[in-house]
Amino acid sequence: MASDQTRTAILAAAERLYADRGFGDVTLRDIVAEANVNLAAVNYHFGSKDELIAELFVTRSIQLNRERLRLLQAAEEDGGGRASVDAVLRALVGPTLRGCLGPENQRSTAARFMIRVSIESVPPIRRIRNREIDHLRKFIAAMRRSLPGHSDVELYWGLHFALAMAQQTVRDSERLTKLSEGKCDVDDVEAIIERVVSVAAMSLTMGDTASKAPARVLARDAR
Amino acid sequence: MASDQTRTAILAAAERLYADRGFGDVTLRDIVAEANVNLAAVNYHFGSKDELIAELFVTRSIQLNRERLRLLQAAEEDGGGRASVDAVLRALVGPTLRGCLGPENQRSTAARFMIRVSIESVPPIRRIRNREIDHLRKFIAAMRRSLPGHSDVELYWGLHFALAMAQQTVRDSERLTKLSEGKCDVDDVEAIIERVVSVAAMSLTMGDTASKAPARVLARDAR
DNA sequence: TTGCATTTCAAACATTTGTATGAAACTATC
DNA sequence: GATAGTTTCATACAAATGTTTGAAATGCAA
Repeated sequence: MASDQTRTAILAAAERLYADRGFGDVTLRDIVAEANVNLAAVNYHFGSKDELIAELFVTRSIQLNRERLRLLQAAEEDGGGRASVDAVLRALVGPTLRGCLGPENQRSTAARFMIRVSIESVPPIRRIRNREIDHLRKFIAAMRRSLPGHSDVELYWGLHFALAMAQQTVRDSERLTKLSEGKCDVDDVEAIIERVVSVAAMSLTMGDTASKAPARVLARDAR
Repeated sequence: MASDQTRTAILAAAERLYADRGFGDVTLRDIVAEANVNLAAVNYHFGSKDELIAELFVTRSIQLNRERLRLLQAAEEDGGGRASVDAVLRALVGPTLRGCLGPENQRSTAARFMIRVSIESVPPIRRIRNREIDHLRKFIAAMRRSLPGHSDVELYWGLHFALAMAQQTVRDSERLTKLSEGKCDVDDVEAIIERVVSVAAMSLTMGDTASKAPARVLARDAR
């Protein structure tokens, strides 16, 4: 067993650079310079550049998923095996938002890296992404326990929209700030979480009246 | 004035290739091969590869924005200068969803190109994107007319969430299909539009009770 | 210390990339 | 039909990039 110094130095440097400058702009030579190691070290320790990126992303994804599940489990235990939809959704979107928003200078490298991931999707990451479906199913199951009467379709849409709002807020927080001239405070993370959760939950609990709307009413301006 | 044949052939070929294979995978040589023109033609007619991509995106963006504004105007005229929030939101998200979803084999190249844009953000496009804020302001203004009593902050969030749900649905329709095992029909575009619109509108009209929630209630599982 | 395995290093490699060049082909005007 | 302007073409260029190589250095056990 050898010293992992080089390995970890590369990982740290790569994450830092990707977080700051994006995937497109960072070359292996940038990474090894930042890490103060030899150019060949990346291929020696990781096999290829793509595998380095993949390892970085997998590590962070696992952390994120673990945190989500921890919150979910805690919420279900609190409720005696059944959590409120709000709590389930909060466990789903909370970690993402908490990790990726908030005062810019306080964001961890890991968080900034994950923001990059959500902005610039790159092949090795896209391949991994497709595996998170099993993870999401656990939240669908929890939602099913929360809202026994609901049809699965509604639950899927609710979860999808919750993730959509969270993701887009992370990804486009800058645009929202500009558009609202600062009136929307993207640094107040907990408020954003509640906002996303409440909208998503509302769409679910009102689901039977509203979101199943017949869709034909105003179809005329769709000509 | 010369024949634009080469120019348009390049544009068409590039859009087709980008739509099918993404930006990362398509080289100038691929494009000129597909267009049956010489390698130097791209630089001669467009200046650079980035300018070609930019022109492609600008063209499609203008079309999208024009369509959105047309629907908005029609809705406001119908309502005598004031449209319902639903109608405003429908004008905002309808064109995107209508263009980018629906039966896959019926999607235009333009639509598939715009999907790519939303998945793989690439520098020349990101630069242009920042200009669409003025366009969005027109929708905020219309929403202000629809809901005179509302605070601007709520309107911004409502618009942001509407776009978020639409965008993410386009971008991740495949994941939603997989997750729901086909139970969520991403081909029924009009139904999706109504779904997005109703959720966003609900978050706005109920805004004063729900989306301004104090956010502290369950903050304990956010430790 | 000797010997063996792991790790580091400088250098080179092999491609791929977008772009530039300068001559040839073409087009339209007088 | 000569000429000037435009467009096309084959080819070359230059730079960047991920990867490989083989030798040197290092660590470590016997």
